[in-house]
Amino acid sequence: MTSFKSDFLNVLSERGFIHQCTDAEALDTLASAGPITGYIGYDATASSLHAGHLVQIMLLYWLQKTGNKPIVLMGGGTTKVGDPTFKDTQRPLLTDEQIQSNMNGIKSVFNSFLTFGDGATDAIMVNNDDWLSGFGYIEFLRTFGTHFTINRMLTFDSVKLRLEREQPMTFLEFNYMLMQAVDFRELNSTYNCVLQMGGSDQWGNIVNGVELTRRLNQKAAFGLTTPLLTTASGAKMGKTVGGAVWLNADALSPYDYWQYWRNTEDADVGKFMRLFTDLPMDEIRRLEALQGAEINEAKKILADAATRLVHGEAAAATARDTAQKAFEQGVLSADLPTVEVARAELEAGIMLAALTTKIGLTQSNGEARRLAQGGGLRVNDTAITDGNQAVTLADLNADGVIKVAQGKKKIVLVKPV
RNA sequence: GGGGGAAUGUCCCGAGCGGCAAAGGGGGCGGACUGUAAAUCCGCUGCGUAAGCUUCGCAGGUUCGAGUCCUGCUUCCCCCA
Repeated sequence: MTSFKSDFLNVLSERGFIHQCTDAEALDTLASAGPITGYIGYDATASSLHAGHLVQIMLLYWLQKTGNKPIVLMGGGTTKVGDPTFKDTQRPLLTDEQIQSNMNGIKSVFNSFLTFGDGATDAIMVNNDDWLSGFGYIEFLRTFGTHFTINRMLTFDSVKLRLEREQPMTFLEFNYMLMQAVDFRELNSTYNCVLQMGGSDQWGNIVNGVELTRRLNQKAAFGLTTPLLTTASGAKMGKTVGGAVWLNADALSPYDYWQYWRNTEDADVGKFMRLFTDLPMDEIRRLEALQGAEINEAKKILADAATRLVHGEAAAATARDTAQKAFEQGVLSADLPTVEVARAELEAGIMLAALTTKIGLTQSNGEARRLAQGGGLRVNDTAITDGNQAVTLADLNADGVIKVAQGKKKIVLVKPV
């Protein structure tokens, strides 16, 4: 397990990406002999991917970095069915328009990680709707249905757990694993793709694809999954304050993204650097060994590197600079999240609670008042305990803005226009 | 087709003799302590400045008053056929 012949598996192994692999030795042999093609599928259930998908994206990143060809499979077809894996209830079905719009949102992220093109190791993006939607029902059943037994399908955790919990699973959802298997076989036929990767929850689905490909195409096919990621204190990765840690800049600003990584728990620093950055291993080993307050330096480097991969060098530098000024020097930076408010409103005086709700720090005036009472709201660094207090133009600071903070980490600048 | 059970605070689990804005958890948020960490302790967690308003699958009914009783409907689970 420690030493492979191929760069690809060596990197994945030492960085902690590998949870299960259908046949690591054979895959290693194949990968060391020349470029291989591998893929990961992403269903279009939201308009942006989030930090939970990041591990998988990094798999493709390293696949390409080590001289192989990545395929990004957009699940335009599979999303129409909905992956039932480890969900208790069926998700609402999305319309074709929603799916299309979500796919458009998701696509852009990959440009930051992968090089697309026509070259041997250039990444390509395909949509499984292209082949899945073309099948006739009888045709599909006769071609693929004969290779799956219900007996076996019922043993997969994705199905078994749902049944054990006495939750209904529709026939529609039950077919999802067949479609995913067909994807692999299709990519194998068309692009000579030999590897499917994914999260550990996808193991069952992946194995099905591997077997179908072997059976129908008589070619080698492999599956590899990543471990389920949690933080050291057991929380799921990728969820935080305002929801998910989105990768698209319009869903979550680079500054907030940087902050997410900056707030990593001590115990996770090394693990996260291995998984979510391209920092060299020596440096990671040095940084994760830092003790006490010094590890904060490592967290900044982690945040820099992670942000750089998604949003680029410039955005990462700005985010770091902004954070540094706000937290370490107590200086305001114009790059903090800024919300414009009509000058007239401030002139008349606006209730603090109403203001925080307006700028999105709180969801209702009541919530803002309670927050204020607990000392969680600050205007220009002064805690205001009365949410009814008015905020006016008189509160503008020297830079012509009002600094409103919820807690210590969420800061918004209010600018009159 | 017959019989039995279940749906609760727009995150989850989950109590709830007819007087309840509704127990208790988890999660989340805020405060204290720190290192923008973890752990711990404390507070908040339907809307409204307020009077008050709107919540317990849906629609009706009984009652001064219903999450709680009655009727119908929807969805789900279990048993029998």
